[in-house]
Amino acid sequence: MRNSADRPLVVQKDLTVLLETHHPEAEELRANLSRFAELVKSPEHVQTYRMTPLTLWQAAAAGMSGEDLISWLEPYSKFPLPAGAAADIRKYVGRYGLLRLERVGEELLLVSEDTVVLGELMNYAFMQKYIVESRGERAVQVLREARGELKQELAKLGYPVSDMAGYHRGEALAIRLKGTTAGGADFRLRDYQEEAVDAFYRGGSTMGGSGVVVLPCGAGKTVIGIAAMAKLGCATLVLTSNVTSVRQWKREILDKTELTEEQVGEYTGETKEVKPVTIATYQIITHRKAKDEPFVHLALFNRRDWGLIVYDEVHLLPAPVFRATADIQATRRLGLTATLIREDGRESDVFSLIGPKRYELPWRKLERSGWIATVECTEIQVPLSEERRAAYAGAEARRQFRLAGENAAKLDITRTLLQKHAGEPTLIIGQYLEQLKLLSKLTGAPMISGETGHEERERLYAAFKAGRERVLIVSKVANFAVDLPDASVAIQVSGSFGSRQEEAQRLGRILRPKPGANKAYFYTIVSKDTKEQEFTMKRQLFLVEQGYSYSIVTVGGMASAERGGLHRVPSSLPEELVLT
DNA sequence: GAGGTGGTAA
DNA sequence: ATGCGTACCACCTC
Repeated sequence: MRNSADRPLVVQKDLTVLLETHHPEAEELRANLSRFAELVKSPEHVQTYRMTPLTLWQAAAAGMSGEDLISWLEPYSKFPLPAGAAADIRKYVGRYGLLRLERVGEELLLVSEDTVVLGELMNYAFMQKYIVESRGERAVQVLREARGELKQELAKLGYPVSDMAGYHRGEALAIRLKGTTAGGADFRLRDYQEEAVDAFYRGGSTMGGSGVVVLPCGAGKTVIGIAAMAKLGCATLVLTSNVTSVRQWKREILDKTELTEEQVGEYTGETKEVKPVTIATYQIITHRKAKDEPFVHLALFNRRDWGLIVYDEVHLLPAPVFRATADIQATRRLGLTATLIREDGRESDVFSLIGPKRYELPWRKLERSGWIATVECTEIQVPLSEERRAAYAGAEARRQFRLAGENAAKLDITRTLLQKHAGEPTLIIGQYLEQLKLLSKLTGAPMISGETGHEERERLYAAFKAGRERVLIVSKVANFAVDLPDASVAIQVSGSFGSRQEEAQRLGRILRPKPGANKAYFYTIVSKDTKEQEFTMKRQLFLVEQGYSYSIVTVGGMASAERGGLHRVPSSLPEELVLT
């Protein structure tokens, strides 16, 4: 038994967990912690994780018990677990599964072994509109059409419902994967893809067929969606974020399955086909003539007897699609995403309406098996010039962020980095068009923004892929463009506030496996001692939670540190960056 | 093909 | 614990 000084965790009463990052077992502990807690702070030596009701429900849905968590935390904790904390962990984990939805014949029942809780819930005013009639102490019949709404409401109240009411099969459709038949193309599911589909199909401790699969960029989420369709063998509606992605889904489906053009349809602004497999954008579903008018294309959900709905980029799911999804709870639902993060407080709706997280593949694990590149992340802190510092001090908070973002000193650093990585395909990614235009002028590299037409984009992508253009400067289009070619170096010159989503997305741009050492470089240039620096820390939390670490280099000084710091990739950043 | 509307990030 | 202008996309109408 290690003595308490060697133990790297402190569990606090408010369900936060502190992890000492220098502990030899820190990396392993982080991997486990991130299964039931989220990272909220990561300064140099100690990381703060937080268990929330939702992160604990996710753990419960994955089959962990409160006792499992407590007995895992205890031996690593410096101090005995505060009594309140242990009780809360048991309470929240135990909440999941306390209420179940079950179907008996045509009836939908809300069931609980805990008669006290069920009794209390029955007294809530909002419950009255869902109740058909009481079925003794342990069950109550509820309206079938309220299945989604009821789960949403109860989750908000702190009682997540385990939905065992099953699904309808939908219109049958034989979908055969190529490569599984003689003479097919050479295509096989990777092990983790198979596991993900399986986890979705079976479910954790609860009924499968609905839920979320979380996979890093480049791990083949589309393939998992396709394999899920094939496994269920039914008409499928795929919802995704933009038209390019619709095309990509269609291409992949035709490429990986034996479905024909006649069976796969696009439902977008241009083309409105409803075929056994239909791919649509979120936008078209949420479209309406005017604010107070109804959604024009909402009926797509009922245009066919879908047996499966795939929600690509499920973290982007817009409010009206939540509403529509609440009404189709008997249809199987698969959510796909790289980062299950929403900061608009609707995570619990994703949990209730799409389903619990069924499978998550940690990014670094995929890195170890070589499916994605190893990335060296460096944060370069650049001071503001004296003039800019003065303007900054006098500016309103809002203006300050932009002044820091557009810090002219970043231009020099960018040029230095381009020299350092001469010859390597490089993306420069930023937030402000003016800043990017200037960079384009200074470096001669072409720039792509929302204004750039599709033809021009494709021409530039092709030139970049062929190596005729070595550097591309991209605006926020990089957050959406699914066809942006992969690079081995990314330089982030500015970004939007504290978006963890965006940081992950941008890192994702250099993850495709590289020939040779399979290595990529991610730089983020930040104005020192500004608002931007704070937001940068927030941005990095998701990736640090995934086990990435950033070497911090200060330009003009020599200070160097490490954020994340659980695994150390020595920074290969040269001294020549010290530009003073 | 441009311009208007509405929706997204967080 | 964070922001309410900035950038972008898709749809529809003309």
